[in-house]
Amino acid sequence: MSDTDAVSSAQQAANTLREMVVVGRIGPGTPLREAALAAELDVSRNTLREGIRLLAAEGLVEQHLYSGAVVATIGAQQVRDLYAVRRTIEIRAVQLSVYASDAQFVALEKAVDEEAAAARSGDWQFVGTAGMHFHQALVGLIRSPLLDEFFGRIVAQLRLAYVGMSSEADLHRPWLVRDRRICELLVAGRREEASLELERYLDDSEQLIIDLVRQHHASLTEKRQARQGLRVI
Amino acid sequence: MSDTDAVSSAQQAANTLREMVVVGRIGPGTPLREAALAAELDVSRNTLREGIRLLAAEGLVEQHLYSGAVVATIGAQQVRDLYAVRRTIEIRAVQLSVYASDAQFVALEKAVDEEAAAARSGDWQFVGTAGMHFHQALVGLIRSPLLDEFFGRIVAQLRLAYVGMSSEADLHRPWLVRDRRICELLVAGRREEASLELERYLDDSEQLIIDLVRQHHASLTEKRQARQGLRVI
DNA sequence: CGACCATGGGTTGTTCAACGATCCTGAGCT
DNA sequence: AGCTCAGGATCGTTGAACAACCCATGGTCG
Repeated sequence: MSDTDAVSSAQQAANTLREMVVVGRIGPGTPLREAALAAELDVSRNTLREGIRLLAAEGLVEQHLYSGAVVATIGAQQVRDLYAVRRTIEIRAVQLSVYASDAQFVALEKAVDEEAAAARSGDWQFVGTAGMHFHQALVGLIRSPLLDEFFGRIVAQLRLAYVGMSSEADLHRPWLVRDRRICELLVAGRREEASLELERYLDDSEQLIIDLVRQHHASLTEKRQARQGLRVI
Repeated sequence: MSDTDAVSSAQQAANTLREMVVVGRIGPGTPLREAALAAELDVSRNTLREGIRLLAAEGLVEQHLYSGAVVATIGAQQVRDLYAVRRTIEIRAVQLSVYASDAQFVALEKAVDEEAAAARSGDWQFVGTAGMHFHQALVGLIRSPLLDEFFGRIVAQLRLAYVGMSSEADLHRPWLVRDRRICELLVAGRREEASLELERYLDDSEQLIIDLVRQHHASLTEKRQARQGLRVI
């Protein structure tokens, strides 16, 4: 009965690789050296390559012919794209909350509670993931496995935009109270207000992350120029 | 300058395989035998497997451990899922048509014109693809590469639901006039009416395809029972 | 007669070693 | 300084091999 469908080694390799990427153990831009990774994950290079192809299809890594795969780097343009998707899907979810079941509302509230608990215990990184759980549960209102999976990919890519950046506390603190407000409006059936609140949330969140990306990009080129400067001297 | 980024053999293999699948040269349920396909596509088995993994990520084939990949079969439930996605994305596209450029409206009209031309020349299969081009152009109004690509996958999967089915003429004829109507409402800026028209289109189209799938499924089990009957005798 | 269980062929999953293709770095040259 | 050009490093792809596993065939037993 509990035939936990066994997964191929390639799948497992892809899963552990994905985990390493989204938690920032290998940051954006880092090249994925096949020989080294195959040794570390204890699979053959061919099997590893199948896994990498999967991550590429998910948008977590970019493949360039003859120069291999690197962890995807997210720029301002792509953040905008990611939020275009979020708006499309999440706003629809709010509209469809008319038909939501009690269990689904409970899932929403549970996610917000976890978010709050994580905030109290100061684990700001987990606040971020719990927040995403809330929005994932929100998308679940549509009852579309395809959209659930797609949204999962979007969230993973979005994470690339701010993994390993400074002060995750400041990054995640503002959204807890707003997620809670959206949740309350939803269970109260005040969909119009929830929709407006959600749109404001998405606008602000997008802007924050774009600023973050820009600032990070600037600091990078600054460092690069500094290195060049040292060379010239 | 025109560095048409060369693609790997695995990519090429995936592309030709995808083409074979979506035009119905290998119908749903057909197993993909690695040795045979590798020989036919003139690549090694390892390379072919990388390609198959890509198609699996796109949802065109299903992989089962130790029994290989088969072309995905689309049931009624999955058709509903596909249309849940279409509603989410296409309705949003209509709303965002406020900000559409002239070039985008032209693209819409061009797709409808091609659809009509194909209908006049009796090429009903191409009417189907042109119709999908229209909806693809509609999604393009959102200006999100991510959604464009995702929608492309949705369309490809939807095709699996009716490739090789009887009477493509009856299947595609009704939608031409309705696509045209939606297009006209859009360029006229009458978005509310366009949205309603689109929702009706999606409802009817979904129902038709579900009926088709059900009927096809029934005929299959019928044949299977007939075969069983012969055995018993 | 039907249900159950071996057994073997066929297919997939994975590994390994190899080789050509390509990128990149750095040394040497002008 | 700028350019050319090896050389190494890495990727892309191949072919063969073997283990793991599914499935149909046929035999055995109740």
